[in-house]
Amino acid sequence: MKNTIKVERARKNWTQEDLAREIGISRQSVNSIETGKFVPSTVLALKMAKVFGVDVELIFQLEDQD
Amino acid sequence: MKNTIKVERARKNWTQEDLAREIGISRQSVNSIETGKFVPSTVLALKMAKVFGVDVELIFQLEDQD
DNA sequence: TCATAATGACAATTATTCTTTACATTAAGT
DNA sequence: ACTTAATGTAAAGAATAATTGTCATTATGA
Repeated sequence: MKNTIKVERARKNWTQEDLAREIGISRQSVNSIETGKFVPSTVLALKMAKVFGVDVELIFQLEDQD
Repeated sequence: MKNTIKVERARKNWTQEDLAREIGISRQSVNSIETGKFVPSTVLALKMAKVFGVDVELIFQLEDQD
């Protein structure tokens, strides 16, 4: 799975710490999700979509091997 | 988090086993997700949205305590 | 009414997420 | 050039996801 979290953060001029605080997880977790180290829960995906004002499908896309 | 998986399955006249096969997980996992026993990964949410032909936000909704 | 299908639930196990703490590296601003 | 902010990485631990196997209960179709 790939994602565009960094792009959405740039649109809002937010740091990883800003996003972490907005959705209630640690800065390290945001980093691990953003860099593809782990696949977040759907709750986290929905929260990100909500604070960015977009659909989950815009931020996260399935890849062939998922 | 709540979901409308049962409604979408009914639209397609699918059993839990049918959905499980479509997205590549066990029937027991579909049951646990559908009954709210656990929160699926975003990969699973995207796959469900895809096979149902709807957005993730239609199937899964955040609740106040999420 | 009955047989079968579908669903709900549970236990044990493994894999993964997410946290916390900490440190290194890179980027940014002056 | 230097200081600080932001990001990347890692280890250890707790909690949860997802699997497999199984059984009970309910729903469905004939």
